[in-house]
Amino acid sequence: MSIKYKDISNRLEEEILQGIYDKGDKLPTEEKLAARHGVSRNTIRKALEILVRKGLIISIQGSGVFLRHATPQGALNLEDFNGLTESFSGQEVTSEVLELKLIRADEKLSLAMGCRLGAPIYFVKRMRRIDGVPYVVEYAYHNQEHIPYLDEKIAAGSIFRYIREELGKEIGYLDREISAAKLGEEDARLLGLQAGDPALISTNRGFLKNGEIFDYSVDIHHYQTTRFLKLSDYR
Amino acid sequence: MSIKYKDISNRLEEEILQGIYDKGDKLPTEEKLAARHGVSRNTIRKALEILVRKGLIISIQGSGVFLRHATPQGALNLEDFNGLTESFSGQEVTSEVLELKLIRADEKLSLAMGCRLGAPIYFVKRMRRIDGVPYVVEYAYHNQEHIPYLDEKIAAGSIFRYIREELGKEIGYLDREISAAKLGEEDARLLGLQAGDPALISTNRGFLKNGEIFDYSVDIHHYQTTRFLKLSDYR
DNA sequence: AAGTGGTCTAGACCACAAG
DNA sequence: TTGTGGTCTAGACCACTTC
Repeated sequence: MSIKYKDISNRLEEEILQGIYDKGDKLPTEEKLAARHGVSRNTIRKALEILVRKGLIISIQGSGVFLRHATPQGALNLEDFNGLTESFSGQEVTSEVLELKLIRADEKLSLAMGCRLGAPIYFVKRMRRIDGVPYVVEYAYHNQEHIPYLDEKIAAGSIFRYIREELGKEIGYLDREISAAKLGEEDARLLGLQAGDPALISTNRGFLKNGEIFDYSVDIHHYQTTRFLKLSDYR
Repeated sequence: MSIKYKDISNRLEEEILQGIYDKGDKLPTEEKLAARHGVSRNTIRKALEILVRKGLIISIQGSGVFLRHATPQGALNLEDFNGLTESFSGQEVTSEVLELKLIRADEKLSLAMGCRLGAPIYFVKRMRRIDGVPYVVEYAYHNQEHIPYLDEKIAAGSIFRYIREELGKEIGYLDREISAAKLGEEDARLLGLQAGDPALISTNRGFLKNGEIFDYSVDIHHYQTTRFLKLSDYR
């Protein structure tokens, strides 16, 4: 389990973030990268494609591959989903578990999660801060059939990392629906805002590689501190 | 100018939307699709990849390619930006041009658009409705060096289509930053809401294939009618 | 004319699912 | 064991930019 284009993409990303290519703002040609990493040009192109989607580089036909270093600070890249903990490495991400219990899926939940009525589901409510500043209130539902065990200690960290590294499950797809609404009393209090203030909301569904839904969550973001980023090539 | 994987992707998309594959929810194997369209398997995979990104299908290794038909109604797919006119085909999209003038780029604008200070820029303010319901107030800036001419008639239609089809320019990348804020008086009035109500905001930058910015815009969306969708495979 | 990214092929082998 | 998608290769030719 070591995929060349992913490895190379990660290596190039590190090099870019370290500023190795900053002079001239231009990466080596695809051919040179292929030779340097000992792979075919197609494999290099798959690696570069990921970085294009992440917004680190931009390819111009006939001209070359250029750095973008335009990524706004502090915005959450929708393409880059490892959870907050990884997205804000360098800053202190804390998660306060406000509630954690095992419930049964009612009709609405079983529909949202594609599970049977009455299936056991972990419900986790968390308050997450970045460098101490309120960032998001999360309401998450995890299917116990896929995540057999969860406690406060795990929930206080990165649940995504737990799933990948501890449970060894592979995440396949992640869907997000982004909307705005007025804050309710409770969420407003948690975020240090007023009821009726705007909220930036992300409603998420996580799929394992085999297509099963392991996670359904609603994230109520602080509207003054969260921005989402979507950088895309045109198709 | 006819790219096989794009053509095939469009054809498959039409077939999916027509419901041709609904029985069994499964597409033919990649090999069969390759044979049917007379192309290599890699080309079919590129075509399918686009549909995965658009959220129409989901690939499961070892199992097959399945329909999703889970796309929420009325949400704007962030992967699928041909502008409102194309995204809401079937419904009536109207654009009322509230203002259109040629201005000079000030410092802030020249920075946002990557153009020189004093460059001529079209400013367009539009109110867009879907089936008569207020949907978004758009503030758009177009670099005249790339879009030499613009009038009310053009602005009342799809500016993106105008650029592609009339000017023959190729769009390369599109960046969007999504946030929430409180509505100001003017925008609230236009959207039929109250000042201080939430707004769902998309701030956009459009790049031509050669990397130049042709468009910078801020879209103030009605928070009760707009949702954005981001369906992604995990990398 | 030369350099560089974009499209496409034909085929090999691997990883996972289903019978 | 067989079917199916995932990764990878080596090479060809095209489209666009740069010189």
